[in-house]
Amino acid sequence: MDTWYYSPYPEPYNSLEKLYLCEYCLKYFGKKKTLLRHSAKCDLRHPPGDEIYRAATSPTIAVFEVDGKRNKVYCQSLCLLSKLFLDHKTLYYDVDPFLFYILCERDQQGYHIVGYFSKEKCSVEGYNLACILTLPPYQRKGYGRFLIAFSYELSKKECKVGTPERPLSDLGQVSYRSYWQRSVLELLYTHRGQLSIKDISDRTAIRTDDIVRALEVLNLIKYWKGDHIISVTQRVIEEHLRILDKKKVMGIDVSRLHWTPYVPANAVGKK
DNA sequence: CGTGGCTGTCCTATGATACG
DNA sequence: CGTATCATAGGACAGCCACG
Repeated sequence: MDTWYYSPYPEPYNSLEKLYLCEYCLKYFGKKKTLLRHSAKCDLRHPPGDEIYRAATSPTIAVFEVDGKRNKVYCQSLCLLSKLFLDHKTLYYDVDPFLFYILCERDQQGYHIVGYFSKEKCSVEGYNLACILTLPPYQRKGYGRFLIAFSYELSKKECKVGTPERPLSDLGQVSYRSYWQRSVLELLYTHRGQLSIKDISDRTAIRTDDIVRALEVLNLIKYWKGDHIISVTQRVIEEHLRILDKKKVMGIDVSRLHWTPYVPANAVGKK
């Protein structure tokens, strides 16, 4: 796989022309033969951590939650790998305060990593996503959108609104904007436009200013005495959705998501 | 003759254990 | 519960052989 950006792999790996990664544990090697020997011994067939989501139908995808503290090496390797494809990522080694959500395709051999996003365990800024990546061979198939949708499903379970950490990459920018637009439009459609910005935020876990931005782009918003007013007819919503519906999206079956929000270690055991 | 696969030895990073 | 110490698994590397 060709890479896009520099990534600070430790010496001597950062000067090598080609790296060989174990697709399951993400360890990196300088030589093919070393990887081969490793593969013979490495019996990991899925990311370390808990499988919190498994799709019932094709594509057979699953999501694992990996704790940056409990699986430090894996998460560091993942960060280094993702830096190869992300321009201004800064996190590589200090993975303790983060959780990583790994999206996989499942087959007879095991779980193959497709992409991931990371999330702060405790974000004071209200971020529900720190870093997101779909690996190049899997891009443009709706996986990025799935990851974004997944991050909002987690926020809904936490009963919090969330937003991605800035700055967003170009790819992230596009994906998020389209996600916000579609989510808002679909919700307005099913409720015949009778919703306030706050109502939409409560139902989607999308932050209000992100909703406003999406509505602005769609030209569905007006200002009245300093307030935002949604101004739309059912026909206009249908028109927008008709354009969006040409693209198929991978839905999330919430009943197959088994997840409880992270509890900080110092809160465990207290009653 | 060069490449790929296998083996043995050295060394380092990792995880277990104990302790403050 | 966090940090220090220690044993050890497993990776690096070199050397060897088989094969085309």
